[in-house]
Amino acid sequence: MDIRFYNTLHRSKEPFQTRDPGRVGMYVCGPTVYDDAHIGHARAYVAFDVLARFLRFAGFEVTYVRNYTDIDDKVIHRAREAGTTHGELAQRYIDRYREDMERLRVLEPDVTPRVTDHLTEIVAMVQALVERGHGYVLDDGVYFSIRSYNGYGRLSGRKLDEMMVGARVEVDDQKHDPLDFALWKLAKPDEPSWPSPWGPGRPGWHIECSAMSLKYLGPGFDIHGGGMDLIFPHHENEIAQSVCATGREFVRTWMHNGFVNVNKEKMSKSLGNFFTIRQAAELVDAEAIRLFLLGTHYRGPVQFDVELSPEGGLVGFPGLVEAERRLAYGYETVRRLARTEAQLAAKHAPGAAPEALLGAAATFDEALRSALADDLNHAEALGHLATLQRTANDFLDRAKEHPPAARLAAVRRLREALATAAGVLGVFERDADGALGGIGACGLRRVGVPVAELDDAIRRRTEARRTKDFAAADRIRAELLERGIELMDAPGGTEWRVVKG
RNA sequence: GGCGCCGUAGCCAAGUGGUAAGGCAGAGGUCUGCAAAACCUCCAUCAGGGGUUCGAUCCCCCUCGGCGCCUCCA
Repeated sequence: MDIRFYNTLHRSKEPFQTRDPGRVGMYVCGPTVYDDAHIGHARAYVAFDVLARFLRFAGFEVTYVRNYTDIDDKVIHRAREAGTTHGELAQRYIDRYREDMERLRVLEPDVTPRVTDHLTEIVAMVQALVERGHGYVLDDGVYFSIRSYNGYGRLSGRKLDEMMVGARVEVDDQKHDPLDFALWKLAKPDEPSWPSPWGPGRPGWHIECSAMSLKYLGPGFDIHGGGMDLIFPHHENEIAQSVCATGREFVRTWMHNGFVNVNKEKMSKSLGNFFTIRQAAELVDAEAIRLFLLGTHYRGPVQFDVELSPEGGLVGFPGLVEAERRLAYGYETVRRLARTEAQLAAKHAPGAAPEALLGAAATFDEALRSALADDLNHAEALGHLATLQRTANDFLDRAKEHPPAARLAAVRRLREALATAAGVLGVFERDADGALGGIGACGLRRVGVPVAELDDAIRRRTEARRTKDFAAADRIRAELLERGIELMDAPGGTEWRVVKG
């Protein structure tokens, strides 16, 4: 398969070539665990989850490493505020983060290293840098000298002398260069610390990702990813340290996801305009968040619109509700196919599926593959998926036109194509009944209608219809619609769905 | 001051040097007690101007309008 990815380092799409044939090592910068993950985190980890899934689908043996930064200034401060230790605080947020990822159907990476478990590697790396003349010791820590690495600035595309250094950063005149950064921070009183040749302290930001990625993947590994905001200085610094410490190439392909925007502005902690995954998952089925995020190519900005009340309170997320509707559509399609297959399989053996349908399925398989192979275009892939779903429903609507044996084969082929897409994209993978139940429950919670009340209304309306009292039946339906619930009379009984955001 | 991104239908959003996927909303149908669901049909010339080209939405330049990074951030 001809796979191309956009490499931030070269600012262009290029053919993907691995260091070792058939194998991919990828490292993604994970969260600093001092707070709940927000939609921006969700975006990054969903995108790289699809990347890992796709690479496996393409036949590679993938080693996916995603770290937890469990010690840094923010962790220390937050733990202090909360009256706990950094270790307990970090563990709490790692647990919560794991729950969030599970709800987003982000698969657990192969290795999830924590900084505090890798002090040995980190200290050794700092030591190597000092020995090679790239690090120097000041009274509060060890620093990396960016002027000692002539490739500095290559990733972020900037020249050292053109940056407005000092405009926003307080210049520490002890440092040899304002852009020099800490490799090791000596501990102040009451700060957690680990022993080192320079005294007790903790790792600076950046060094942990270099040390851990190199430990698990080795120099010159294939893909390093993260949000675009990490390009500078984090990834730039990682490259500098790693190349200087090992004397070898660090990473082949750098991939960065775009931001999540709220009202056109970047969602960020400092602006305070962020929403956590948990907040969103209270209002919609969490898989809808994933589907929503996958609707935009991973490098572009995602418009995450928020509906606010006149007083400024959170009302809802229209985009997520729309995505949830598509989610329900997808699962309903899967369920129709499954039920039809079960009915047919009980009485018939599969025959030859109609040519047109086989063609549509084959076209889809190829379109899915080539969309993802072209810089992981999951947004395009979802477009193809929508087309296949429509094809499936159309086929089911007109199924009687074909003999049962052909129908059975066709339904199986459709299910196979949909399952492949589900596995690669990580959507529509759940049991359809369970997923639809969950989506319905979310909707009822949103509109504030108890299930018992809904069931009762449906019962009363069914009775009214039985006695042909259509006026009464229509009244009940209108009342429910007013409250955001739409009824649908299906052959097997009355079904419902929530139509209000 | 430097570097960079974006502007595609009411909204969200792919994409390509040869006349623009998909979704939501909307209109008209099939179906239905009526509806809904599902399906069918319809619905854009790609911010503006100039240039290159046989031909540009896609390449170049300019203008306007958004935004990002250069500080912690996915």
